[in-house]
Amino acid sequence: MINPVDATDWREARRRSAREDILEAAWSLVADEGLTGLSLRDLARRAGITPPTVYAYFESKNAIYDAMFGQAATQFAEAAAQPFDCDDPQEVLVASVHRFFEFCMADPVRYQLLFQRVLPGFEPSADSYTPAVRALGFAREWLALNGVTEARHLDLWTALVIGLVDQQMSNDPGGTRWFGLVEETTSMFLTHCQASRNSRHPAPRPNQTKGLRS
Amino acid sequence: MINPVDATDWREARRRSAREDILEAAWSLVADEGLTGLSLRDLARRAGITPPTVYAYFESKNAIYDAMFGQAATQFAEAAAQPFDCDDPQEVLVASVHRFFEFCMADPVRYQLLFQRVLPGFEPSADSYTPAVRALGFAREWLALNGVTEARHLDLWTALVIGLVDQQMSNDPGGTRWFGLVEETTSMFLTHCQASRNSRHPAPRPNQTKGLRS
DNA sequence: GTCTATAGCTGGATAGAC
DNA sequence: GTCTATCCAGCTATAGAC
Repeated sequence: MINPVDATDWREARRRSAREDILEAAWSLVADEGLTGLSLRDLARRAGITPPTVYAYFESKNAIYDAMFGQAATQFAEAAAQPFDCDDPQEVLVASVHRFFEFCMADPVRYQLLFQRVLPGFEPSADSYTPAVRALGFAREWLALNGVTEARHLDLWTALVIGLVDQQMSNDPGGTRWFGLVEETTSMFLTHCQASRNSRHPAPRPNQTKGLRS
Repeated sequence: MINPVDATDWREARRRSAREDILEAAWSLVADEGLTGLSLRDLARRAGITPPTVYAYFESKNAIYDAMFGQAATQFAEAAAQPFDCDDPQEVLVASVHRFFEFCMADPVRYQLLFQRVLPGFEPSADSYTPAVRALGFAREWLALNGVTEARHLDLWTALVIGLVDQQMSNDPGGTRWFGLVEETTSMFLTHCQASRNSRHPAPRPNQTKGLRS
C-alpha cells in the first residue's frame, strides 16, 4: 500500500524533524551557556540522545553552527519581509529599525552568531549566508523610498543602526536607552541626506551602480 | 654597598619585567590565534618558559586576560590624553574619532578585548577597568567644546562612533570605507545637536509602544 | 540509527625536587 | 623561581555491536 516514493518522503520528513529537534536543543543550550558553550555532550543530553547520534545528522560541530546560522539568517529575512502598517516613508524606516532592535534583543545569542565574529574559525557557508543578504536588500528598498540611494549613505545608515543596537545590547541590555534614540537618529540621518542632495549638483542618476556591495 | 631597600627594588623590577615578558608573549599569541586561542602551553612555549612558571606570575588564566585588559585600557587612556594640534572644536572632534579608528584598527584583538564581549565569563576587574572610564571622560570634554552636553546626545555620539568602527572592522578590515565617513558623520551630528538646541524645548522622547520589552 | 565504549587529544592547574 | 612529571577534566570524533 505504501509506495516507495511515500516511504522515502516519510523517512526524509522524520530525518528533518530529528535534525530540527537537535537544533532546538542547541539553541536552548547556547541560550544558557553562551555561543561558545556548545558542547556535543551537553547538546546530546539535552536532545535526549547520545553524542555519536549527533553525527548521524551533522558531520561536525561546525556544521551545527552553520545550520544554526542558516536558521537565524532565514528568520532575519522573514522578519525583514513582513509588511509595515504605515505608508509614510520615514515612518517605515523608523519601524524597520524598531523591528531590527526587536529581532536582535529577542535573542542575543542569535545576534552574536549573525552579526558578530565570536566563534574562532567559523565562517558560514554560502547557503546559510544568502538569506541574510536578501534581508539587507530590504534596507536598501526602505532607504530608496526616502530618496536615499547613494552608496556612502547606505554605509552610513548601516553604521548608525548597528551602533545603536550594539550600544543597547552591550551597555543597557533589557533597557531602552539607545532604542529610544531611533526616531531622533532617523530624522537626523534623513535631514542630512536631504541637505546633501539639495546642495549637490543635480540629483544622482537612477541607474547608478558603483560600489554598492553588501 | 647594596642596602636592603635597593635589593628589594631590584627584585621587584625583575619580577615586573618577567610579568611583562609573559604579557608580551600573550599579545603575540592572541594576534596569531585569536583572543580565545590563548592556551597556557602555547603561551609558556612562546615566552621561553614552562607552564607552571606562568603561575609564579599569574594566579590563573583569567588573571592574564585581566592584566591584558588593564594594559589595553591604559593604552586607550594614553591615546585619548594626547593633545590635538588643531583648535577648531569640530576639527578636534573629527580628529578624536580618527584617532579612535587608528587605535582600534592598529590591533583588532585589543579592540575585541576592550569593546566586545567575546570571552565567555570574563569580566575585567575594577583596577583594570578604571583607565577606560577615564578615557571616556575625554569624549565628553570634546563634545562639550562643541556645545554638546545633553545625555542623550552623548549616547547618540558613542553609538555613531562605535557603529562606524564596528562596520569598518567587520566588513572592510584594512580599508577605509567607513573611516572615510567620519567627517560627514560628525558634521551631521553637530548640525543635528545645534538644531535641537535652537528649537525651544528638546526633542520629544520617542513613544516606546512598539511592543518591545522594557 | 542508536547505542556502549573509547580513542586521542588538549586544556588548566598542581606536586614536589632542585 | 623554575623545572619535570602528572593529574583530571573536558572536548571532538570514531569503532563496532545491535
